Order: sequence, then structure tokens, then C-alpha cells
Amino acid sequence: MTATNEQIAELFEEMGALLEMKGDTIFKIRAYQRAARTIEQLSSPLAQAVENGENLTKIPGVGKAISEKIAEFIKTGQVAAHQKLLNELPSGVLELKEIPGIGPKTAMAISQELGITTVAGVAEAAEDGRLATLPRMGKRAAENVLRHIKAVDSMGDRTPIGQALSVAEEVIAALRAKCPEIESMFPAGSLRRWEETIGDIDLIGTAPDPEAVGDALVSLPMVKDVLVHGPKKTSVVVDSGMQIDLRIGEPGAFGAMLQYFTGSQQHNIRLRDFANRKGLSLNEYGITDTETGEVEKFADEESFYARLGLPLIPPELRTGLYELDAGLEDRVPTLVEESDLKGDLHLHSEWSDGNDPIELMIEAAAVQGYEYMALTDHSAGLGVANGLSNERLVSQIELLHTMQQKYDITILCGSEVDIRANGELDFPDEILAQLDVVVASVHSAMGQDRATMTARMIKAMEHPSVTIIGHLTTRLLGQRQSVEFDLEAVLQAARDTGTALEINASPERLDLKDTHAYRARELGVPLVINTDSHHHTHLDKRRFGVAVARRAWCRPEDVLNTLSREKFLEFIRTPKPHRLSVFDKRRGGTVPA
DNA sequence: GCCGTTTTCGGCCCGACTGTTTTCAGTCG
Repeated sequence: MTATNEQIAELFEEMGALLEMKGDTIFKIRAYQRAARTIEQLSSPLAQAVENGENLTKIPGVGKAISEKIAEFIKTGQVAAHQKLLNELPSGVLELKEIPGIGPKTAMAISQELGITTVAGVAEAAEDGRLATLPRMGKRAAENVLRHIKAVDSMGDRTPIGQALSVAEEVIAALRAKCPEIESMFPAGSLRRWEETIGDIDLIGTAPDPEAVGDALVSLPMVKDVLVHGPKKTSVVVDSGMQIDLRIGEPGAFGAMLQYFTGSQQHNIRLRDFANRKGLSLNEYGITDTETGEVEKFADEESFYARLGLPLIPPELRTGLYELDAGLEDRVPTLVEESDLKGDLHLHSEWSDGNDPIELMIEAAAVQGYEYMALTDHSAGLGVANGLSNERLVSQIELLHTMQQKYDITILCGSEVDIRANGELDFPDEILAQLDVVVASVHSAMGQDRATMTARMIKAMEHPSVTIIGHLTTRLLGQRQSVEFDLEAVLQAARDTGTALEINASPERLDLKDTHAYRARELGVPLVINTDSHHHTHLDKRRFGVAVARRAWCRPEDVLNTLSREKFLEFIRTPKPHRLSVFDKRRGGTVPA
């Protein structure tokens, strides 16, 4: 039994919820919740750390008791304290708490007073009036519960960031049209932190009359339900099923509100705890001196953080994990930006499954200001993608050489070559050797077991012609799970063989994901941000890939395609794995701990 | 249950909104 970090996080999340039901102290509950949030964001597997006998209490929020439970779970597959809680509490009670508006107290009351342990049972009790008889429940409250149960069916869990961003932009446009006095408005929360999936869309802005903006929001035609509508805060559900939370602040004090509303919750909890120790109290309106009661306002986030003795922490780093310590020690890195990218190394044309002619893709890359680009149509193995035969690839190479004369941007000949089930590549070696850039990707036999898949990936990386592994896990956000493989072994092999790993910026993929990229960076693996564009407009999607890299604490020098044309050509022309020296030299020679 | 440049004990982020109350508990983020 090898427990994943996700499973361990789930365990503690559930223990927190069970303790909440039981009515245990709120601080113990929060300790479990905090540990869960932290563990799900760790970049390396706890199972391995336990095996190596590492001290887990170095992880923030993990002390003696929780580290022992982690070890117990990894060794035995369960935790006695967890089982005990499950036995003590009515089964099904956790499910009730999933209903919006029903928390631990109400869930316990429903299960104990009414003997109900299913969501369907709650709906029934809401309709026949039994629910309204509970303490602090009434007719209105029961109606709301019923409404929420019905709404939950049409609402998904979390939405991939690409879709959520579109919804947010749509709502902002509609709101601005309805309410022209809005001065500024943009997404905060997990969208501003560029998380891969978004729960609720948090919108924040400034306007002379905040209440008017809330009133405008609830009156929009796309709004199908109003959850909360008060003078300072409005929450609605729009027709796509997403929840929108709106807060409007005053310009002179906007820094505190932006900071508060960007989160994450864990970041804010840690920041407020830190401030308390300095005799300061934080809220969304400013910073209060607890001695004098004096409130300071801040126009922007930079001055807000500065008042606490911290540099501005980029939103992508605000996870509550390592960023405060980094800020205090002045170790917040200068993160990679879109403008640092000098090329895109994964582009498709109509020769395979792209939509546009080669010329259009080249011109799109030139418009981005790139110094180089690689055309990487699919190999023949992908029949569905109109993959190129040996002959078609050779003629494409010849064509690209003649086209080069028309353009300043350096056109690199490439392929996205399929990694076959046995780890072999889809073109013969002598053809691969003619290419400048080979992106090798898994597109088939995704159900292989962990050991087979790991060996397959490593075999591909050991090939001297493979420059980059494309979309390593092959996941599709919200649609397809990652393939099973030993991440740590594969990342180490990437470093050893001098093979770069792609951060696929396509918002359906985001693959590598943030924590994987974080670990890859730690190991000194060259990372490449590619768009995998199948249309000339898709090159703009690089922002999503840059966000993943930023969440992985990547500086420009951690990303291979920020190299100048000359340095990048030197990199690909140097045999593996010696080409790493080109990358390492720019990084300062050392792999950061 | 975790944690420490005031503390190894005694703290633990902070506020908005709702529905039920007659001053506030519960839920949410």
C-alpha cells in the first residue's frame, strides 16, 4: 500500500470534519484541516519521506501526533483514531455536511433528532416540514436547504481555470455594461492565484456606490440564484453553474481588500497570525494597531505587505506553505514572466491535426516576439491526428528549410513523436537525428501499470534525440486522470539524461502541474513552457503555462525556453546529457535546495 | 493538535450574512 499525498490529505480533512461533528475544540479541528491543506500541496511524496525515515514535523502544521498518523496510514493503510471517529458518529453524517448551508451542527442535529443520514432524506424532511422543527431552523431555512440540494445537482465540483476565466470575463463585461460607474473590476481569489481549478469566482473592484454594484449583479440575466445579498457582499450562481462572490472596496484602502480577497485562506491565516505577534490585526479594511486601536489604510498590496516587513508576495505563491518564511528571509524569487519566453517548442499545423497552415503558425510565433519556434506535428502512430509518415516528415523538413529564408524568427524542425507502449519512438533513429527538437509524448496505452509506464517514459528519455517529454501525465483537467507512474524516478531520469520536461500551457492540460514542476525545478530538470497550439490564436495560452511555472517558484533561468536563440541552439546541439551545462551555467551552477 | 526574537503553556484570523432570535449561533470564505 503506497498512500499518496492526496489520500493522506483526504484522511485528515475527513478527521477534521468528524471532529467538528463531535464538537471537539475548534483548534484541534483547524490543526487537522491545516495539515490536510499543506499535505495536498507538497511537491514530494510523504510515503517516500517516511520510508527514508525523514522527520515530518519539519512540515508546517505537522507535529508529533499528525506525523505518527501519517506513518501509521502509510504502513497499515488506515489510522486507528480515524476508525474510532467513524464508529462513534452516525454513518452518512459527513455526506449531509456537503449540502451548502448545512454545517457540522445542523448535520448532527438532522442525524440525531430526525434519524436521517442521506441527502435525499434531508430533501424529504425539508418538504414535509420535519426539518423546520429543529433548533435554529425554521420555514425559511428549510426552504433554502431544499433549494441548495437541488442546485448542487447542476453545479460541478471545481471548474478548470480556462473555463472559469471566461465566465469571470463574461460577468465582468455584463456588470460593467449594467453599472458604468464601476471604476475597476477584476478577479481575485484562486483565479488571481492561477490555481488549476476554481471553486468560486471572486470578483473585486472599486465604485463610488458599492451597494449599487451588488444590486446590479443580482439583476443580471445570467444570474439564476442569489445566495447572499448584503450591503458589502453579494454571492450569486450564474447559468454556467459557477458561484460568483463580489466585494467592492474604496480606492484609498483597496490594498487590504485585494490582499484579503486574493487569499489563499491558509496564506491569510498565517499572515494574520504573524501580524498578531507584532501587535497588529489584519482585516479587509486595513491594519489595526491592537494597542492604540489606530487603523492604517493602504492603497495597494505592496504597501500593505511592506507595513508587515514583507516584500510583495506574488499571488501565485500565496499558498500558506513556504512564502512567508521566504519573504521574511528576503528569498522571494523573481518569477518568470510571459515576456521572458523566447520561443515556443510545441506547435502543430494542418499537416497533422492543427487548423492552420505552417506560415500562419510561424507568423503567430513571430508576433509573440519569439526568437525561435519549433514546428512539431504528430508522428504516424497517431492515425487519428493525421500523423506524418517518414516521407511526409522528410518533405516537411525540406519545406521548412526553404521557408526559413523568408523569416527572421528561427524555425526549428521538430516532431511530437509518439512514445509507443514499449517505450520506443514512432520514427526511426536516422530520421529523428535530422530534427532540431523532438517532443516525445504518450498518447496510447495509458492504462499501463505503474512500473511499465515508468520504464516506458525513462526509455524514451534515454533516447539521444529526445529533447523534451510532452504533457508528462497526459491528464485532461476534469476529464481524464493522470497515467500511473513513479514521478520521483521519472524526474530524476529527466535530470540524469538531460531531457527537458514540458509545462503544457493548454488550459485543458496544465501538465506538468504546479507541484510536479516544483519538484522538477528542485531536481534541476530543465522546464519548457509550450502551448501545444493547434491554431494560430492558441499561442496566447502561454499565460496559463507561465502561471504553472510561477506557482512552482520558477525564475526565468529555471525555464529552458527563456534562453536566447544562441544559447538555446547551443543547448540542443550539445549531446545529452552534457547539454545540461548550458542550462546549469545560466542557473548559477547549483541546484537550489 | 501545533507552536514559540515576549511564551514549552496558553494562546490559536477575521468579518459578512442569514434566520432565528430579542442578542446571537451557525455557516461561509
